[in-house]
Amino acid sequence: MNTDGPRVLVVDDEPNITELVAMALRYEGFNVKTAVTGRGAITAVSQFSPALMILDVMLPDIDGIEVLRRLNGAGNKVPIIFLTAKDATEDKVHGLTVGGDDYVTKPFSIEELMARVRVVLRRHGSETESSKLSLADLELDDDAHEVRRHGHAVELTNTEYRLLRYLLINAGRVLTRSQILDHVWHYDFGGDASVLETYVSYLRRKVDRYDPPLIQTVRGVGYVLRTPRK
Amino acid sequence: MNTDGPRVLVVDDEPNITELVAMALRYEGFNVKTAVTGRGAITAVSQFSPALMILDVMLPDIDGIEVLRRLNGAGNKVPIIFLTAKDATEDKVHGLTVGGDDYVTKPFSIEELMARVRVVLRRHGSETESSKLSLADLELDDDAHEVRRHGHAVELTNTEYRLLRYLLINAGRVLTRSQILDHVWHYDFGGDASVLETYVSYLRRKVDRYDPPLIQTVRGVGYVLRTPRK
DNA sequence: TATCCATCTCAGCCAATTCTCAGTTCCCTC
DNA sequence: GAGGGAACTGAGAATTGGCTGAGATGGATA
Repeated sequence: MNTDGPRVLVVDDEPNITELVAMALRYEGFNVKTAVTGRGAITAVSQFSPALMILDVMLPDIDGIEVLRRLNGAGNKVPIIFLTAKDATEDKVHGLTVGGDDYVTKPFSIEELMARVRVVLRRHGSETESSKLSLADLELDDDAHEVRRHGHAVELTNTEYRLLRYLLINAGRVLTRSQILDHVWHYDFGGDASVLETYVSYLRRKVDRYDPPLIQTVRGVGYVLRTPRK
Repeated sequence: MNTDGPRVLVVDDEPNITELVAMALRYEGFNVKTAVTGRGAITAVSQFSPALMILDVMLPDIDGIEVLRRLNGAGNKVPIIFLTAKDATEDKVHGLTVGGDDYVTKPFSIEELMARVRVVLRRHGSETESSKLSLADLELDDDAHEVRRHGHAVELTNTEYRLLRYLLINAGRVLTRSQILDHVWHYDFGGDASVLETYVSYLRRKVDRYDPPLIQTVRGVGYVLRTPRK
């Protein structure tokens, strides 16, 4: 297994979450370690020296904010993506994004988290990858959170953007419905899988009205983004 | 019997299923072990250390999800293909394709399962194997779910695709009707065996219109895919 | 509280796919 | 070359899968 990508430390007291996130990160080639407590996080940072930490604000012993404070106190500048519950803590975390850190509210979707991971790593210079993705005359810019088709800017909602992004990253590869649902929708989404169809329909209307239709249905399997074949 | 291929562990409480799957895997050169309980699966993983596990979600003692959780907890990263009933479980299995794991709903066809096995092993293991199969000027690309003949893309339905894929994997080997029906159709397919002829006819029309005809009938036995011999 | 907007649910419609069946053709044997 | 079994193919019935419009829900904002 590939473990020579950037090191990422994942800290949460729920093993379900750390596992989910760790698996997704490993799959993308990151070198991942996990911890379940604030204290564990601090030791892991000094031993593992990760390029990025994903840190739950709510932890059994020392909370995430305090972990950040202690690390800063010790001169440790590792960038952090905080995980927070939707309610509470809102204001506490708000002041945190100033330092280039970021936060994601639970429940999040994997695509959303991965997008933030890339943005933060890019900002901190450890990645030279550009923030732009494209296929034919479709362009997507992560930093600007902007999509263009045929030169025209297209307004997308959050979910539409995540869906398009996931399709674009995997351009040319057929994605199954469950792959898409698992990556683009919140990890505890338990609803009707037909939302996906609704959103594909939205996307087509917004970005696929120009000529070569790029979003293709593979009946009985899933969807692909690609230039039409002869 | 060839047992030096990758190790695969098959776990299901119905012996019919484990046997069916085990036989198909052995036939393709895998080294197979089976288990009937969640506990059995966990011990087997540590003793047999398989490259892949095929795991029923519904088990008498510990369910499949819990098995995954415990293995992960113990730092065991074996990739998994889950087997699930079509109804229910939708939400339980949800979120599993994130780490590169996958699932197949019962009743499945062997060909479908084998395709997933290859995909998962390719993703997790040596990147060496490509997702492409070919014979003469016939090409099949699993990632894109795309077939080309003589350079031209060919539109195939799902069943046509599975059939062609099965013939292509076994190119040069004569397959009997029942082998084909057992592999390409769902294992509880109870219909008329003449569907196969219909589908061979469809395939010939779509992919075998170019010159050297590759799909050959072996009268009284079955079909082969091969370049015609002089 | 009222309003807006993103998200999700659902049902009706349409089209593609799968399967059945019957008539025809092909091939082997005698 | 006749007969019979096997395979091929076309037509259409049954089923499934996917698309879309309309509207419910719920969170955010003013």
